[in-house]
Amino acid sequence: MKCEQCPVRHRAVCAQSEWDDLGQLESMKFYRSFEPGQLITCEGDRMDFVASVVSGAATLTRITEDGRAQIVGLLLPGDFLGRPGRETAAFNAAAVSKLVLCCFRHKPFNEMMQKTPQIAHRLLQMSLDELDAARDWMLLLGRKLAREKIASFLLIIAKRKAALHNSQLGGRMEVELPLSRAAMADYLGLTLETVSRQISALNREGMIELTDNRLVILPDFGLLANEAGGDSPGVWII
Amino acid sequence: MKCEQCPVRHRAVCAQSEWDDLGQLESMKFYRSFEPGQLITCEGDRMDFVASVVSGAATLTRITEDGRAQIVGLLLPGDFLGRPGRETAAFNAAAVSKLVLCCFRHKPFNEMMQKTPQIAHRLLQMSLDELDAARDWMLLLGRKLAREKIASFLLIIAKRKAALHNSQLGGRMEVELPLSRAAMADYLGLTLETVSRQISALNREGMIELTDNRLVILPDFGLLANEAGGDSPGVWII
DNA sequence: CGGTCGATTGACCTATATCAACCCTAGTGG
DNA sequence: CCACTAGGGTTGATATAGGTCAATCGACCG
Repeated sequence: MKCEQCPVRHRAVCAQSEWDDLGQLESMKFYRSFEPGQLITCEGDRMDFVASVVSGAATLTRITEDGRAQIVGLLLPGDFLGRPGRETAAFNAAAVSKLVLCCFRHKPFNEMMQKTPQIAHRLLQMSLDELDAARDWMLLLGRKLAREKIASFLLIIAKRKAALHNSQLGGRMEVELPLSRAAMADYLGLTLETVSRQISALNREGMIELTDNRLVILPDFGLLANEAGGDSPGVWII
Repeated sequence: MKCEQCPVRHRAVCAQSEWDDLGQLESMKFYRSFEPGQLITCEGDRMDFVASVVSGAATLTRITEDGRAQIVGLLLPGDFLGRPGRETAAFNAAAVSKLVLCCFRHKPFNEMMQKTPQIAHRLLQMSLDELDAARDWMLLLGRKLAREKIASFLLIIAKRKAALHNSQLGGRMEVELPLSRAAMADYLGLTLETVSRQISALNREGMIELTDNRLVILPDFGLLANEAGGDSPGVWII
C-alpha cells in the first residue's frame, strides 16, 4: 500500500512527515498481520520493530505474579506500538481483532528519528496525548463505579470512532466494541460478570441498545455521558 | 543557582544538554517556590510556563464533577511539569511539601526545543518513562488489594529516593512519605481510613516501622516487595 | 448432536467504604 | 502557663459494591 492511501496517514506517527521523508519511510516499512487473540509480544521478549496500527485493535496488558491482568493500553488505528530505543517489550501486546501493523525495524527508524525532527516531534505529541489519556484512565480505575466505568468505556470508543472518521459526536451513535466482556473487565478493573451485569442494566434502562454482543447503539450520547461520572471529556478526543 | 550545581542536573529535562545550550537555559530560567498545600494551577487555567521540580514534591490531580479525586501524577525532584505547546493546564497541580520549581516561559522553551534536539529527545524519554510508570500504576489501581497498594507505594518512594541519591536498593531503608494519609488515599484509589488501617497492619506485623507519621523504616525491602503483589519492579527505576 | 466458547443471570461473600468516635500534637490566646 | 481548638491520624461498627462460585443460555462448529 502506498503511504498516500494509508487510512491512518493523517493520525499516525508519520502524520507530519513531508514528501521525501515519506518516501524513506515507504522504503523501510513492512506490513504484518495478526489474527484475533494472537500474541504480538510478551513482556521481556525481544521486539525488533516499532509499528503503527493500520487497522484493527490491539491491547497492552500488565500481569501480576498470581495472574491478575490489567489492560494498560488499547491501540486503535493510528496508535503507535513499541518504544524507540528499547528493544525489549515492557508489556504483553496482543491483537484483539484482525490487526494490520505498519512496522519499522528499530535501527533505521532510530536513524530516521535523529535526522528528521517531524517524526520525533509527532511521537512526542502522541506520547503526551497517551499520557493524558492514561491519567484520565487512572481516575476511572481509582474512583469510578462499575456503571460509570462501562459508560466511560462506551464513550471513549464512540469518540475514537468519530475522531477517526472525522464525524460528528453526539445524538444517536452506533459503536462496535473492540473487546470481549472479559477483555473489557481487564480494561476497567472489574470482573467479566460485573461488566455483563452493568451492560445488561444500561440496556434495560434504555441507555444503550444491544443488537449483537459486540454491536451497541447509543441512543443518546449526552445521556450516557451523564452516567460516566463526569471527568472533562474534552481531553479524550485525541 | 548555577545549573552545574543543580541537584537535578543529571535527571531533569536539561540532563542531556551541552554547555552552550545550558547557558541559554540558564539565561531564560527563573525559580518559583511554593508552600505545602499551595495550588500551582487549576485544570483549565492558563499556565504560562513549564518547569522542572528542583526540590520538594507536587501532585497532579483529576477530579470528578461530584468531587472524587484521583492523584494521577506525583512529581519528585527532576520531574517535568507542564506540556510544551499547551498553555492550558490539564490537571490541578499542587505542592505537597516545600517546593522549588525551575521554570521556563512557553515561548522561549518551545523555540529552544525546535533548535536543540537534546531537549526534545530528553523530554520524549521522560514522557515515555512516565507513560510506563502510569501503566504500572493502572495495574495497581485496577487489580491490587489495599495492602498491596500501600506496599507498592512505599517501594516506589524508596526506589525514587535511591535513584535520586544513586544509592543502593534493598535491605533496611528509611523513607520519608511525601504525602499525607488523605493524599495517599487519593493516589491509591482508597479512603484515608483504609490507608491508615493497612499502614497500621504492616506496622503491627513488622513489615514496616513507623517512627513519625511521615517517616517509615523498611526493615527488609525484599520482604515488603513480596507484599506488593508482584509486578516486575524493574520498570519503576526511572 | 455433543462440545466449546462467550455471555448472562443468580446466590452468596468479602474487601473496602462509610459513618462516627477518639487520640495526639501543635498552635493560639487569655 | 494552661485551656481551647484545629488538623491529621487511628480505630471501631456497620453497610455495600462488586467479587466469587455456579448454573444456564445461545451460537457456532465439526
